[in-house]
Amino acid sequence: MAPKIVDREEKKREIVMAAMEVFSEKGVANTKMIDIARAAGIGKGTIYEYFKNKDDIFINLFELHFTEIGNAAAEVMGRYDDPAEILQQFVEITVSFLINEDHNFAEIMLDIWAEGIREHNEEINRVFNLDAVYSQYRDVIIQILQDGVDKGTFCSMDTTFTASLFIGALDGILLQWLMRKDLFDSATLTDNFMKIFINGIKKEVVK
Amino acid sequence: MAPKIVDREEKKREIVMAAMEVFSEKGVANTKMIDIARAAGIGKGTIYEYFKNKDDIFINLFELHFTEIGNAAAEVMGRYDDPAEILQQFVEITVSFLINEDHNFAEIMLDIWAEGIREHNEEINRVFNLDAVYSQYRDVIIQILQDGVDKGTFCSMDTTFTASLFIGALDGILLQWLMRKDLFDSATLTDNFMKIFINGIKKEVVK
Amino acid sequence: MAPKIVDREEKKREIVMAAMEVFSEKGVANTKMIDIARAAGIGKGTIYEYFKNKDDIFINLFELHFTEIGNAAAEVMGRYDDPAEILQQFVEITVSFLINEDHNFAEIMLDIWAEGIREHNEEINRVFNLDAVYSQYRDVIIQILQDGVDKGTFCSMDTTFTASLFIGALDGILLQWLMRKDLFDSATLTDNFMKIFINGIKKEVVK
Amino acid sequence: MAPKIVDREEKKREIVMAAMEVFSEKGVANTKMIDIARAAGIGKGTIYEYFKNKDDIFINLFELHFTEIGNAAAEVMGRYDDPAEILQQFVEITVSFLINEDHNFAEIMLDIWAEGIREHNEEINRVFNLDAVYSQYRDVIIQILQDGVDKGTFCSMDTTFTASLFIGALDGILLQWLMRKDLFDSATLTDNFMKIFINGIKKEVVK
DNA sequence: CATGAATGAGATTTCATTCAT
DNA sequence: GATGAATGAAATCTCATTCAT
Repeated sequence: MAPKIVDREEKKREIVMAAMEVFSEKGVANTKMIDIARAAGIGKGTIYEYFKNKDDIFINLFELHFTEIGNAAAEVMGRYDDPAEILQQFVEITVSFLINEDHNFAEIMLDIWAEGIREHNEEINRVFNLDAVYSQYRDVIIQILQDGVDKGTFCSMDTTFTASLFIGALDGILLQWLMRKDLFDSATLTDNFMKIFINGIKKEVVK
Repeated sequence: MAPKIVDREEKKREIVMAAMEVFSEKGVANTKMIDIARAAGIGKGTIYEYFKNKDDIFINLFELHFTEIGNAAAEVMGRYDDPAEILQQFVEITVSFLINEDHNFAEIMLDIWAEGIREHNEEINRVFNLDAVYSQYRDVIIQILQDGVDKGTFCSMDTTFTASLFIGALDGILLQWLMRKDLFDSATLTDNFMKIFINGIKKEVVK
Repeated sequence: MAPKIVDREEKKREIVMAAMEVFSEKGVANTKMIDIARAAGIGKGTIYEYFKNKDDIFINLFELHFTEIGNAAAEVMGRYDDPAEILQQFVEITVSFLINEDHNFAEIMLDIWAEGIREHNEEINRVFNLDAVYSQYRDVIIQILQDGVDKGTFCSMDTTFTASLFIGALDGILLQWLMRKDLFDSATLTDNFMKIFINGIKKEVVK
Repeated sequence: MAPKIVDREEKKREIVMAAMEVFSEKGVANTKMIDIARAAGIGKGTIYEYFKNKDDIFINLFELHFTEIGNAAAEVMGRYDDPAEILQQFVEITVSFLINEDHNFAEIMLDIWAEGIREHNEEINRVFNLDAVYSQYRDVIIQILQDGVDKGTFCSMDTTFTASLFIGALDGILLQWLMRKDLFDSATLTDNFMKIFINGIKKEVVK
């Protein structure tokens, strides 16, 4: 009995991954159920055995991804002390997720954002809550920044704005990379991003 | 002999503006032709007198906006000398366009980006070319940065990456603002953005 | 005042001719009012100054043509005595009308026939009555054939069927010619058609 | 595992037959997809599972019919020796097909012809090629006529024209019959048609 | 009179979802 | 469970006709 449940979850995951593939290529709005079914190598009707509808797949994709990246971030960030180093870790994890490990996901981030800023029905808003996700991130970053300010590493600042800028800038540079993958590689991205950002907020030492 | 005289370009503009209103509220994919017709206060069929289909409206919206913002940027930026000041102008123009003057457009940027990173048919790619738009911006920024480096204001850097970061970060923070308009206002955005960015790339003076 | 009326009739004729041009190229069903307007070099609305609707144009075209060919036939056929010669004249007039003088009309005969065999509303049936036109022709041919039988030129026959065959065969060979105009010319058509038909019905002389 | 098994070809045939029914009543141009759906007893959307659009149905109807009549003709005509007898068989098969067995098809012939003489796009011209069909028929008839000439049964003639006349006259008399089914029956049609035509081309015996 | 911009009724077409097998 | 044929609601799109200028 137990293995049955594992199979079911595994199959859902397979379908979500297939959906992600198609979403990334055509965009969420232009993806038809038949496209997902074909990509998953299953029948159209079978999808409805595992998901209520297309929105449901999208929400699952959303949850799956942010759970994973959230877990990874929580785990890794806990291991460091220096605020600048923690931010660096955050950047590396994000970049690694979007560029290296989960290539297709990067391409649908925009669809997620686009959906995220609009009003939906109760059902979707409850689960698919981009604002909540970013609030969480922002709160973590705010704490790190405050820690840095307290420790005298960072200059005094509007931590809420700076946290938003950190997150926004990271997303934004990834967006640029999506459009022109040839302009720079992921190492350049991480290194230069951190250099400029940390430089921008660090306490100037008066000599 | 003389039938009603209509300024076709003006009418097209009216329809595009009405479309923008609806796009910003529902998203491009969820907007129906009838929604646009109602918003424009015209009949369903009338839209087809001016546009081939929804894509055509979208492309016109794209062109209209980037022509305007491009013109505004070119005009204002020509008036300054100091690289840091020019960047500041660029930020202010962009922020002012997206937040103050052209409120609805900001909400559609995500749809534009989302479409922009995907492959389309020849026809669409020729006109709706996000990559080309950003290339143009990037080249302008690269020159400004290089100018600053040459003048000793900015530290030596990978100007291509830094330009991409500048543009990406600006878009990214605007994105954050779209989701949570209460977290900071446009003045805070411009000031702090510039402070951190300029600080991040300026030549450190050894004393 | 009087010249006004002449102008009006002349303009109607112009529109009908323009319509015929387009009908022959695209088929009646696939012709749009705008096509006719463009072909006539007038505005779309102007057509409605002269015709109630598209059907009305079609009916006028029908009447115009069959009045003309009917007049021509009546006039010329009255000048001959010999039944075979009269039939020959009938063929020549028809061929000349469809092939030489009124080229476009031949191409829409099929649309006329196609419409002619179907039920329509009262209005159309009253004016656009293909059956009546053919009945008229048939009655004329029947009389000619009967005359020939009486005179001993033609063998005894079912004159109703033979008249139908004469008309049908003439239409049919013209149809073949429409599809392949290179296979034979109008002189060959007339000569051979008459030779075979007259041969087919003439009284065999026992020697 | 195994969903409903449907013979796609059989279903396509059913839809084509239903379409034929409606076409014959209203004409191809005046037939709506919903009419065909209702006639076939299926949903509007189901048609699109089997056909791309109305043209596609029309083309399939064309192919289906001419394949059938072609096969029937080839089969039966192979069984006779005497040229006059073979022509008689050809007439009987055609008449039987159009009048007796495939009643509805006769009514659509005009739409087929009307479309057949016009230019279409490559795609349609390739499949829906009336000219090719008639060329085939004509070549067969030419051979039969030549055979008769060689054997001394038929007089010397322009076989290409005569073949066209044979086919055209047969179509033409059927057209007449379509308009006035009361004027003669199919037996009269076949007998008299052959009598007159054969008489018209046979070698005159000098006594 | 002449016009063509505007219209909406009605056609075509798409596609998420259902459900019999 | 798995399937894909069937569906019709809802979208797109067309075009004959009207009517203000």
